Amino acid sequence: MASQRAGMPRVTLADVAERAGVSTALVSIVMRDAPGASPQTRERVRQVAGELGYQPDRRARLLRSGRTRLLGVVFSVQHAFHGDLVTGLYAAAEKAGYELALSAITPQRDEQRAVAGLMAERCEALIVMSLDSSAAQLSELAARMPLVVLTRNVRDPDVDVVRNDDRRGLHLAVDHLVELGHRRIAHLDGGRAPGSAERRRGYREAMERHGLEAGARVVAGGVTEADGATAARELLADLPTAVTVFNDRVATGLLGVVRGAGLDVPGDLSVLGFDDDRLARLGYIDLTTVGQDAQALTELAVRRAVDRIEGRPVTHPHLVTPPQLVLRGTTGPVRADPGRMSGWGDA
Amino acid sequence: MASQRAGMPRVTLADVAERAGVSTALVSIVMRDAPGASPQTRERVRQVAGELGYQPDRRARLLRSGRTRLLGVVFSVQHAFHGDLVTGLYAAAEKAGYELALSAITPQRDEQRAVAGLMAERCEALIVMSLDSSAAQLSELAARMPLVVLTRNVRDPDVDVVRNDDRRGLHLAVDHLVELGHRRIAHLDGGRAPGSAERRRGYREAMERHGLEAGARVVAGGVTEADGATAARELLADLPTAVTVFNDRVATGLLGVVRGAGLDVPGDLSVLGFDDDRLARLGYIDLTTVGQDAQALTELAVRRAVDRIEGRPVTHPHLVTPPQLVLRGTTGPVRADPGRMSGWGDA
DNA sequence: ATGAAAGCGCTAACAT
DNA sequence: ATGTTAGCGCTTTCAT
Repeated sequence: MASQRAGMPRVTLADVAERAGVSTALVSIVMRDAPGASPQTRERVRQVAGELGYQPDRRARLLRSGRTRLLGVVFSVQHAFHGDLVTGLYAAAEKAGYELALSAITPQRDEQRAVAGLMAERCEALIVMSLDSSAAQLSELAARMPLVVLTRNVRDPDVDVVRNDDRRGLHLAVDHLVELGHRRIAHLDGGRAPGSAERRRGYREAMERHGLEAGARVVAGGVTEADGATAARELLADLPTAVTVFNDRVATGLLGVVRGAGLDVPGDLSVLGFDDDRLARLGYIDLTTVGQDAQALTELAVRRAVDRIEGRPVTHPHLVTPPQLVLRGTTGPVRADPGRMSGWGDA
Repeated sequence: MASQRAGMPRVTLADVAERAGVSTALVSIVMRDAPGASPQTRERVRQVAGELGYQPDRRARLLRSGRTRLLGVVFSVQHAFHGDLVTGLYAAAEKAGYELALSAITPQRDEQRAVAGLMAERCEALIVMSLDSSAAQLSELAARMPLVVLTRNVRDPDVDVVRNDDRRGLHLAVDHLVELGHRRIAHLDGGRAPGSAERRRGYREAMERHGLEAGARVVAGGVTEADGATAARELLADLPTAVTVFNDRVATGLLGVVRGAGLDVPGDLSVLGFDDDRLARLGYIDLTTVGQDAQALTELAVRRAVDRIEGRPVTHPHLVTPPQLVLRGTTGPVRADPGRMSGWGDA
């Protein structure tokens, strides 16, 4: 029950060395699996270290070797997708031989503070799932150390950006709906939210490519379920056969109202979201959506950070991953239109 | 563009000292706000430190002073509530003058690995939102360093436990439903999940207290939305007027199926969840639920960890916080029952 | 109030 | 293969 107390003696390299009857240098070699120790010595040192419950002190180790091999990660505890990204980062960092230092953004702890904590830890690079820092702040930070911004666009060439190709995501979405026979496809917009402009643009391009530009219709939406519910009412007034939506939360709000109004999804309206968040996967929501490839994003982010740390030349500051269409139950073939069509979008 | 590279010179205390024309000891004093420097010196040192962008190296600092003042935190990226807890821990730790070291559990990174990382960081105590470690493993860990287990019950007196009073949570839930006139109240169980036994017990006790034990009905559920959906079908076969549910995720799955079957909530069935996670707060879910007091939990956890670190005597190894009933839209008065009642739960 | 010097636990360079 | 030594950036005596 004698728990470790503040200032209590810890087992050190020297303790192990003494007990094993060798020098500390040798123990160090063994602990690091570095060459330069006989098999017998290795064996004995390991044995003693085990008995003593020795744990190398990362701080001392890194203080001495000058490097930390530490990647600082700033994420938000609120964002479910950040959890997926953190998961991927751990895996990617391990493969690259780096450790992660996590620093969370909370309602009371902003990005600045989170970053400051990681600086004091002597991270060699920062991977930031940025939310509230201005582009200027990010640029300033990038001048001090390698910075990779995940899932957000920043136009500074000194800032590395790894993000999903949202534009292409909407191409996929529209293509899918057109293939199902839809022509009257609306887009529920995300306003000024990050990514919104890209998605809107993708929607417009795809509609144009299919010769449906005349029927392109962008409806003001937002980022939350409530925004989706509000927009639903506008949509119901002049119903398209399908709608692409800024994100899954908005799509979910839309779904609630549409279904509540007695309409069948996808029979009367196909709905296609964006993000593939946990919500979309729920059985009773079962939303067709455009997903981001968390694994690709995180692997690229780590690779880029490591390239910068190790001084390798880098060609493009922006890395863009392909989106994936996740087919679920809210999109289906357009119903043989019994009535006449409203005034838009038919060729 | 001259980013920090591996092994590149960092600004050190010595740099600041030289530039300010004082000794490193003095700079150290100033940086730590320790007594023993004149106001002028303080001013100048701060100024120079600012110009040079000096950031103290936490590793070196703590290596020398022997203490890390670091609280290790193990949490899961999947659990939304863990995010709330991390938020609270940051605030509580800051007040106590400690820092947090975060280590996440992910699908590929178990509790063991998360803990090992924190040991190497020389955390002085661990606060663990435990999921998969056995009681034995936790006990072993507690023998090595102060350990606080958050939101889970462990019966080892050497392990400090801080948790919500789940039993009482279900008392509140049942009392509320009974007040609304419900008598046929079922409980959708969480199986072997942590907390499940407590909640089941609380349900049974409250039913008994209200003289409804004959009608107490525990339905096998689980921990996910899918489990809730499955159980919903069983529930529909013999519908109670209300149901308390192991957690909000299960309740959400249940809601989807129940509403999908054309039933009205709370008109035909009142549903009461547990956790008050972000899901429950969504407008279209709007789940009445039992919430845990994240702030109280985290403050107690930090205080307990610090007490152990600083060797203060502690009386109770278990700290239990009161739950809160969060009233939303899925519970309502029992409908005047037009038909006859099924075979259970009427006095 | 200020400075000199020792040393935290470890690794790296250089001996042997 | 093994040991010796120096020193990472900082805090902490102990002088002055």
